Amino acid sequence: MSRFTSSVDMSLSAIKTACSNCNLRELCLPFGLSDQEVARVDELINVRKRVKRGENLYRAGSTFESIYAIRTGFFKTYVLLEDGRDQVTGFQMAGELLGLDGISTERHSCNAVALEDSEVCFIPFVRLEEVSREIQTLQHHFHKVMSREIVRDHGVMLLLGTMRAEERLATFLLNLSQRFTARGFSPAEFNLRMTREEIGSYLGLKLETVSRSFSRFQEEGLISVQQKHIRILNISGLKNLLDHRK
Amino acid sequence: MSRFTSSVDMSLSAIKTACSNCNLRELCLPFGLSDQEVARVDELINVRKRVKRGENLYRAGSTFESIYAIRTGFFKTYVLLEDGRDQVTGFQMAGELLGLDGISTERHSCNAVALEDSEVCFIPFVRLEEVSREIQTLQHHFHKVMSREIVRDHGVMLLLGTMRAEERLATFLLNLSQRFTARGFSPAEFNLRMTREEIGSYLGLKLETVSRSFSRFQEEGLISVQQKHIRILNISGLKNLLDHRK
DNA sequence: CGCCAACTTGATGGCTGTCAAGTCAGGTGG
DNA sequence: CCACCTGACTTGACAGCCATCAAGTTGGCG
Repeated sequence: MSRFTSSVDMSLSAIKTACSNCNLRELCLPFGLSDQEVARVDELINVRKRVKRGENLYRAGSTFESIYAIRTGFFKTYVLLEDGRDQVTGFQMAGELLGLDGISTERHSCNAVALEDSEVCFIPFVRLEEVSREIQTLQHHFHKVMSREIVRDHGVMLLLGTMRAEERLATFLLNLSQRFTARGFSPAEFNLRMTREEIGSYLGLKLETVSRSFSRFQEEGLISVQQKHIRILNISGLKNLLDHRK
Repeated sequence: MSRFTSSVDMSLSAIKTACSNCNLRELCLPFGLSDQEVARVDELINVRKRVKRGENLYRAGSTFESIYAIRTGFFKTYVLLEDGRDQVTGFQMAGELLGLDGISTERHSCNAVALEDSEVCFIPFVRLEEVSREIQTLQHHFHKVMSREIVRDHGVMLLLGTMRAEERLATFLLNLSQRFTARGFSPAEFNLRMTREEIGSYLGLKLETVSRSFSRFQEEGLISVQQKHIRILNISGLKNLLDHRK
């Protein structure tokens, strides 16, 4: 009986998670494809997997075979220095791709960890290349996705290289807000999935500095913070932190 | 007569600059291709252009049509914030590709400026996609190049997020040394093409800090500095600056 | 020869890191 | 159900690294 229900669950989940029925289609890899083309992409995704909070999706050094599309959940990626220092290189949410770093050397160059229970689609890279040789739209969109990642990284470099603590945190909040909005969630109210330390690592700050900046934003009425729950009260106030300096 | 010599120069230069005769073949886009495949890549590169020191190859906001392979010379790319702050996102030398940032939005997201008189090959992107749909090796190598750029950016994020001034500068010098070596130049002696301010912008430091760090390295016998001329005297000493910290 | 950009070096200050103590929330086990 | 424990967070005091401001030097180029 338990075997039976489990198999029912599987097939249900298989139906639900086909790209053609996925509500992330407009954010994810199939963006801009015809129904027929989406079906081709569907074919190449044969594995979907749950990743529990705290589990690694992949580790630096492991061999690269697939990229991953996040169906649900939240991840962080980070790189390590031998001496223990680490740098969070990104936070990824539903509809975003993971693993692009592995293409270059056939091994992953960073670690990916789920920050909440998540679900990902495996996209075997060899097959993705096959199909994108046939479907020009897919090829081009994939190139755009990789390029977008490069542009995003440049933005982080700008943040790390030129901004002060509060500017970094404001940028971070505005970015999260915008990405939640694109997924149909509230732009003004959301739960952080990561700790202060992880935010700090991403922003090149210590967790105490992150905490202090949150407190100051709250004092100034820009946001309200209750642990991981954030409400943005004055979005233009946050934006102003970035504009008129120098 | 001047017209004649000029046309001779042109044809000579055209011969010399075909990918098949280019000594950067093993570093550049044609890496790993058969002679026949290299010929296909040659075909799609119809424009080669000189860029004078100080000239822009492209600017943020301009429409994206080509990526560029550097034949000779040296470039920097940088992004701007409205208030005037800027961040150098990279220094590029012969055999490296420029312009990948433009794919994502069909517009360039950063500026590329020649730091010395340079020469670049135009690779029209639409045609590159065409040919990589036919040549699997080219397709895969291009994906590797984009991925390598992402990995490189993560390294810079690590540097900007976690390292102190001297660690950043040491990392920078070791990286330059390694790239010059790959191009057949001395690992220990080279000329910087960029100013202290540009180095600082790349490393998230002020030019005075860069200058002071150079001076300290010199005092400690790690390098010798004479304006833009650098000689690395103790490479393992430089590497040690990175290792044993915490 | 003189100008100017690039660079070096010194003095000072401020932002953020470090260290420390205490609070809060959630989960576990008795 | 409650007490306890632990990880996450907040807040304060202090210090250090690097930015800032300033003055002077160097080298290349017209």
